[in-house]
Amino acid sequence: MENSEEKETIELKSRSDLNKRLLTAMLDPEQVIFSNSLFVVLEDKYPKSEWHFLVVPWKDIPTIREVTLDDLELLKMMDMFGREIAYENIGNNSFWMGYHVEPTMYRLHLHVLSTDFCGIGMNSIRHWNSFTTPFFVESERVIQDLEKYGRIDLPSTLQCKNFLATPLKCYKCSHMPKNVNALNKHLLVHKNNC
DNA sequence: GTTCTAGAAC
DNA sequence: GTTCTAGAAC
Repeated sequence: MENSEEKETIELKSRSDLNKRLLTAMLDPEQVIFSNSLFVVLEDKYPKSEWHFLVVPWKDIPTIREVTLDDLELLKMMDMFGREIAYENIGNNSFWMGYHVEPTMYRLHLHVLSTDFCGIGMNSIRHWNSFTTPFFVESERVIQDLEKYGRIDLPSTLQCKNFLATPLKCYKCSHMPKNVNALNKHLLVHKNNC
């Protein structure tokens, strides 16, 4: 008989190990770029773009799905500070800020990244689609939704799964690279033309 | 989140 | 033969 309880325990353990990694980084002065009483700013360990920061609140919120109206002010502060970091480092407005709807690390983190996607960590279809489909929900819209409706309109788990499996498509043009390698080469062309 | 790897795709 | 992807392991 399959021991699903045991399997679940293992999953929870590995899940908490993953969560600890982000918490460990938050507590390591060498990895922290900025911190205040509300959140910490880190550099993503496996950057997907040339610039890739994470704004991580101290409040233990698992994912964007668990965010409520009570968190609106916190999210606004994270958004404001993320914007500052981006202007300071990235400039030219060529950056995105937002959340993965179903991340693998269950501690809320706001991605702040330049839009070149030429980072060393950009090496799978999942990575690409996690930023270029509605799997990625922009910080601005999260705040707007909370202000207007008191809740955030998010894609379902099934929709998320489908978004991650979307065939590769460049978000800057209509090119559809046949694989990740071709995508990375294609992105370099855009980067050099900018 | 990444790394590893078996099997699919080329 | 090599490259690529998806899923398990971590």
